[in-house]
Amino acid sequence: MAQGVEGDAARPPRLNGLPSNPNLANNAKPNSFNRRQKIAQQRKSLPIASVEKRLVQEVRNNDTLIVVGETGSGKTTQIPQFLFNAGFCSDGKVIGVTQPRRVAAVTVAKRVAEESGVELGQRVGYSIRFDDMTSGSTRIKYMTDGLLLREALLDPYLSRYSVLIVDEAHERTVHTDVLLGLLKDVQNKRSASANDCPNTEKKQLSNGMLLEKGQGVWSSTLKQGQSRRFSTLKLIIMSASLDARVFSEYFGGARAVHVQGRQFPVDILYTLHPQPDYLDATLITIFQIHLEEGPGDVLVFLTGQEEIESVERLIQERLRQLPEGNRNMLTVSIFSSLPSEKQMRVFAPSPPGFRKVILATNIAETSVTIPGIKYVVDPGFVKARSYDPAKGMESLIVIPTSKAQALQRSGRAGREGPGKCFRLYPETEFEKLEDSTKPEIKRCNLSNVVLQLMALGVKDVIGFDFIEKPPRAAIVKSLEQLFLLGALTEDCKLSDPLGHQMARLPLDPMYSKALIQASQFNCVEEVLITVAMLSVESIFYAPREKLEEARTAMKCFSSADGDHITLINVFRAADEFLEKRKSGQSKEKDDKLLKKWCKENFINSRSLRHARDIHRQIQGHVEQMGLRIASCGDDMVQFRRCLAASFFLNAALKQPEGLYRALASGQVVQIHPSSVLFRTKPECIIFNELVQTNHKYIRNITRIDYLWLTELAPQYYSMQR
DNA sequence: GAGCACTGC
Repeated sequence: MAQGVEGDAARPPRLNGLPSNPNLANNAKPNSFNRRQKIAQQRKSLPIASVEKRLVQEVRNNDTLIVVGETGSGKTTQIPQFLFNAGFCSDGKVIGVTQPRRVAAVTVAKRVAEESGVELGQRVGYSIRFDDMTSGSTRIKYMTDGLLLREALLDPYLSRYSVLIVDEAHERTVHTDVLLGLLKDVQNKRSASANDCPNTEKKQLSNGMLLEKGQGVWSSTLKQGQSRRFSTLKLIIMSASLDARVFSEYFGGARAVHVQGRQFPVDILYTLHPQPDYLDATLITIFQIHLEEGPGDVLVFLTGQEEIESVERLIQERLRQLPEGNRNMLTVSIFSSLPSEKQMRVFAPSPPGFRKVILATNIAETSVTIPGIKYVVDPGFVKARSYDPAKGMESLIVIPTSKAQALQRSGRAGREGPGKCFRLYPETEFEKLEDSTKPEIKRCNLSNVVLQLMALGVKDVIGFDFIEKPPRAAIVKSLEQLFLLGALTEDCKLSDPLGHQMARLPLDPMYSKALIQASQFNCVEEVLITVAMLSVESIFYAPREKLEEARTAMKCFSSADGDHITLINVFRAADEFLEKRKSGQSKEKDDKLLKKWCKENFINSRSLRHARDIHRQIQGHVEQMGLRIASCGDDMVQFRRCLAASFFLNAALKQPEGLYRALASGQVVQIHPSSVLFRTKPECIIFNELVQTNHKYIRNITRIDYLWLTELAPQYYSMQR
């Protein structure tokens, strides 16, 4: 039931026993009539179905509405359809729904298209980077939040949308937080314009770009000489967190409603005492479940790959000590850098009589839903990124989870039936946890956020109305960095054209700068490949059991000059391989071929494919900007000089004992073992990443000449010395 | 001698 949430956060009604999931009720392949009937039935059985009228009324009455809905409430699929049926898309307006993840945008759009009985891409569609399934007739559009942010750069009033729904807002990703600030502002401006008297229309007309780029509705109404004002923008913020207060307060006391979810009860068990060694406690718990509990798979949350691999080994060891009859346990792992075919193993049902134990990072908290989980083991830790603006350094540190995160984890045990969650700490410790995870915007490098906001016309980024302000020092550091890159002028405005060009490129500002600057060094082709490869997760894949083979494979691509040229070699080798093999076959066939090539060469095919997509997209931008895609050929000195000119803020000099001193911050760092320069250790280098894990590591490194720095970045290096 | 999770017209 939808209930008003007044002041205090409403506790949701407690979960009660539920009919089994109708999705699973029938495995027979129904004909299309039956299927449609079944879908209609399922829709009707969703908790949200009974409150359709009330919800629509709430949206009519309130410009901003907070919807708190638990897992399984159907809010994401149903509310947009309710609003469409209620006429919120009249005049050709669009209902936009943002998601933090690409897969979610795609799968939900597919589901809603099916429920609506329309072809995907027609009335219901999705749009994510590299994949647009929308058309002129799309009225319900699912998309990633980052994509909507990009859209705002072209259409600052988001004029095609009558309703924007921000889903999963409780996750508080950087994109969500920036979007909330932007939408609040757009909503105010549109409301102001809607209430304006007609003689202020001129002001809007003078914004030529906006009117030209607006969707059909606007141009046609303009031609007819009717209203030239913007309609108000309805905002719906959807969150699974029980506390609607933060969102409600941010939107001026916006009304919050609660929609009941559909989850099975999960028993939460705590330890009596704190566990000094949580890995040991994990191991004991896994075997306790295996030997004492009924059938059902186990999901274990660990902090990273290393931990997962070591727990997996320990389980195997201990399993061998069990009597044969008790060895019916299977372990599988999942973490993001694992190749997808290995990731798929977690979805395979366990063989009859076997219990599957899944060792996962927090990828299994939200991104991946594994069926069959009845038990969750939660040691209570997570590896989190944090950022130190003063040092310009990111670090990955293991910290306790938040209460919200612990709740999310335990929820994974109650998706198909009642479950159990074993928290490996006492209940008193749970009470001491932070309520929610620190929003990402407070712990990351903000250069890109600041650049985007300035491109959106925000003049005072420090004063910007964030839902939670990032540290002032982090914003100042970003402004400083953007100034040093030439994106900002002395009086802190976006420079023309450089700053605007940089903001248009979906790249780290430092990479955008490198790309634009590359034309002066005649190496746009090389830098284009480099920034695409630097923008993805690690390209090389070296499983522990085949480390030697992987190393040999990598040698074929290695350049003595460093990682950047090595990455170019990989990209070009893949390209040449495809050129030779394809002769105009389908994209699927190419993908398959590439995958095979990647496997043989110990390359992560997901990363390489991603890099190729980025390359294609950025190439389009580069052509649009009118840069000539020239190559420096064999003259890699040109290319390295270009890197020096672009990444001068990340230069380092060799110190005794193989260490390096980063020139900008003075920190002592070391070359990451994955670098091709790990053994060579040249005198002077530039790097792209500085991350603290067990040590302070720099990654993606190229050898340069120290004199290039004073020659190519005198504004910085004469100041320094 | 080593890699939490996402995302970008």
